Amino acid sequence: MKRARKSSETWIYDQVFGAILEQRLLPDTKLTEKDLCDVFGVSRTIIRKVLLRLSLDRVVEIRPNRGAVIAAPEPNEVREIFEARRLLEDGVVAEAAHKCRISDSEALKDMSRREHACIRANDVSGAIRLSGDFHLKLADIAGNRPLRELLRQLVAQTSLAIARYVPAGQGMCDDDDHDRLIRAIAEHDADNSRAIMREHLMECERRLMLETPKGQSDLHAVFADVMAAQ
Amino acid sequence: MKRARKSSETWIYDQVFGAILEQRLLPDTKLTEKDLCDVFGVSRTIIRKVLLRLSLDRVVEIRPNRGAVIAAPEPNEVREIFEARRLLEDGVVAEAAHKCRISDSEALKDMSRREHACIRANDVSGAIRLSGDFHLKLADIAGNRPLRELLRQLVAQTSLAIARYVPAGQGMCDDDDHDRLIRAIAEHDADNSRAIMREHLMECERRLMLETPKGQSDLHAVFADVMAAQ
DNA sequence: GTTATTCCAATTGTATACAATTATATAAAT
DNA sequence: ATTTATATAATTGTATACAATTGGAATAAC
Repeated sequence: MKRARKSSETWIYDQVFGAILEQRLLPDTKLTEKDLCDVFGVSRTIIRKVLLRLSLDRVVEIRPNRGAVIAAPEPNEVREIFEARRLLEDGVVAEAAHKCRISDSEALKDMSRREHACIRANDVSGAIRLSGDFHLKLADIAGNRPLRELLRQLVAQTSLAIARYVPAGQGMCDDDDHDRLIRAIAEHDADNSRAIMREHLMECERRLMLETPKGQSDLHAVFADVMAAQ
Repeated sequence: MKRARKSSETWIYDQVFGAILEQRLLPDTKLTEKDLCDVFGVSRTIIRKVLLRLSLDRVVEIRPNRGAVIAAPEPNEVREIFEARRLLEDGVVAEAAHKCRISDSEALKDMSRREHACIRANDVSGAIRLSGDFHLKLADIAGNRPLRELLRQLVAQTSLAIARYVPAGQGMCDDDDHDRLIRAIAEHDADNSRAIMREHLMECERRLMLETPKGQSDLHAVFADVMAAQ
């Protein structure tokens, strides 16, 4: 807790962002400024800066005069998130395949290993965080900062989308997409890497039940048949 | 000045962002909080929020305890900006070619027309702003918010790059890339659109003299020959 | 019993006061 | 004369005070 190396603002930002990534903070959770002040022992000035940054990442929604909540992306937003990821990561993975060094592929293998371990141990938070880190590592290898930064936001938003649209306990898919991707990248096979990445992301999106959001339901839809029977 | 519809914060943000787009604010310009407070008639609270947002857009750099300045992207950053744009806009323009309606292509034509008019009138600010708006309009047609938001940042950063790396008076290139792009998009020819866009961005990057940044020069390089003659 | 209305507590938005840091000008030392 | 040291002014960082807004409870009206 005594990390004076980073500014307290950055540290708190990382804590909240990390909690969102790991789904310890779920969509629609209210983020009262006072509570955060108490938790982290700083003034509202710092907390408000953190909330502003998170809102620009679109993982927190600031409703004027009504406070901040963890974002709950709508189905159409989720589709845009995945569309953006497909486009972005298509290029990222191709570039990564070009530039990948031995140390990079070793790092990727290690991350995949740890991810599988988390899944076997039923550690959802760890697994989802490592999965996100894996994709970000590819952007690191590709070496483009603006793209990496957008991907970082999209990964976090994906975490929120999964939290909202995947039935509990069904989010853990121990596929070998990442491992196949590592192999293709290590062989500098850009085309194959892109194909695997594309299929991986589409499969991930398919798992979402975008028709049935968790939070509040559409009352018209819920009672449509009852009213029709009347 | 009496725009109460938007929050003052958003309005001021737009003003500064716009001034950067139009190169009325040049790289390395100091943004003293007090001065901005006086100019816009608000407290430092608001100004600091604006500066934070601009810094997250990477058009302003906040140096801890040393204040904010307009960003002056380094050559390697500029290369990343254009690399990101090529990847992003390649996908954006293809999607735009798919979805483009008559009203869209008409809007594009109008923007191009006004851009040519600015160039003929030697209105650099107007021309560069309309050129950026043109690219953003394509993202609007493609209809993906995350991608559009990143492009918005990259367009502004491009403006800073041009300000820093293009000799004054040489930045006005009255090519017909945009017009050719409009034709390809209106015909829903995604492949051709991508090719034109790619070439357009590469040509734009080529015009930059990334070897000779304006701001402060490398004194060793400047006086190398004088010292060698000694 | 349900719907409006009023008031109060809680929360957020903005300005400002104070502390910490940096930049500049002046004076002292070599 | 140049450099170093010191004091002072200017600027930024953080906390807090106050104003504005919202949400909810209690009360009143129908």
